[in-house]
Amino acid sequence: MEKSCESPNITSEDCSAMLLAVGDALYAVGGKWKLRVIIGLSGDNKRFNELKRIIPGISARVLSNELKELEMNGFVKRIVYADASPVMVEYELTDYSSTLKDVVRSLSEWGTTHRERIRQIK
Amino acid sequence: MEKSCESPNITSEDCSAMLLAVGDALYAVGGKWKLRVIIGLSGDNKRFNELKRIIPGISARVLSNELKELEMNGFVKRIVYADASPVMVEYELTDYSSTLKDVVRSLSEWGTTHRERIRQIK
DNA sequence: CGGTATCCGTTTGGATACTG
DNA sequence: CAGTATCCAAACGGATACCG
Repeated sequence: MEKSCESPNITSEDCSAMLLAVGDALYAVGGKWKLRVIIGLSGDNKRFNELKRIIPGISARVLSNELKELEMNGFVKRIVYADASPVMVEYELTDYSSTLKDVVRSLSEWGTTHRERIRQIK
Repeated sequence: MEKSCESPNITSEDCSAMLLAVGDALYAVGGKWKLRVIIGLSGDNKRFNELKRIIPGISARVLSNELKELEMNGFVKRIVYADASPVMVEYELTDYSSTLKDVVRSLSEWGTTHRERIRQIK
């Protein structure tokens, strides 16, 4: 189980297993927006328009769809404060979302280094 | 620099920085196929049709396009053995690709656990 | 505020056939 | 073998308007 691509040789079984696992991961949180929405919600709960402001470039339609899917798949919880007027809605990350911590961290770190690299090349 | 989402409070600056970094990362290696192609090439060099067989569901057209982009961005090197007949072509990961090791590992690990979770729920 | 509905251009990518 | 060309359907997603 300690294969991490640093061994010089990866068997084709390892490769297939990784392709399967990464496929599953991308199916759940792949795409342009899912991880960004989760990042946007990290720290504290956010309201719809607040979240929309935080995530650059996302439209209401897309954000709405992403939130629905993320909720269906157990990454996000929708909280309605019915006593407020007009009704206030907050979105909260579930505990399950925090299992993505390492994914987000590694991607974020890589992105930072990659950005620096691109800057140097140009 | 040691923010990793496990501290209870993430400032909005941290959040914006992460969104930027992850945005850069997704721009380079996001999408359905890029990481899969890189995984397919890990271990050892592969030829075109070999790679196509390894990556489930990818078509020749898509693989061809992905390889071109990955080459342009420095993740993959195309090696032509002109002395063979017909000409033999191999694809090889560059050193830069190995900077993605942690991204691939975390995504693969998460995918594995996630798959297990889905299985239980269903 | 928290969305939804509609319209429509762009991108993605599968199928199939074909080439040197 | 290593792709390319063409066609086409589906998905993605921006703009705008609108609703309770």
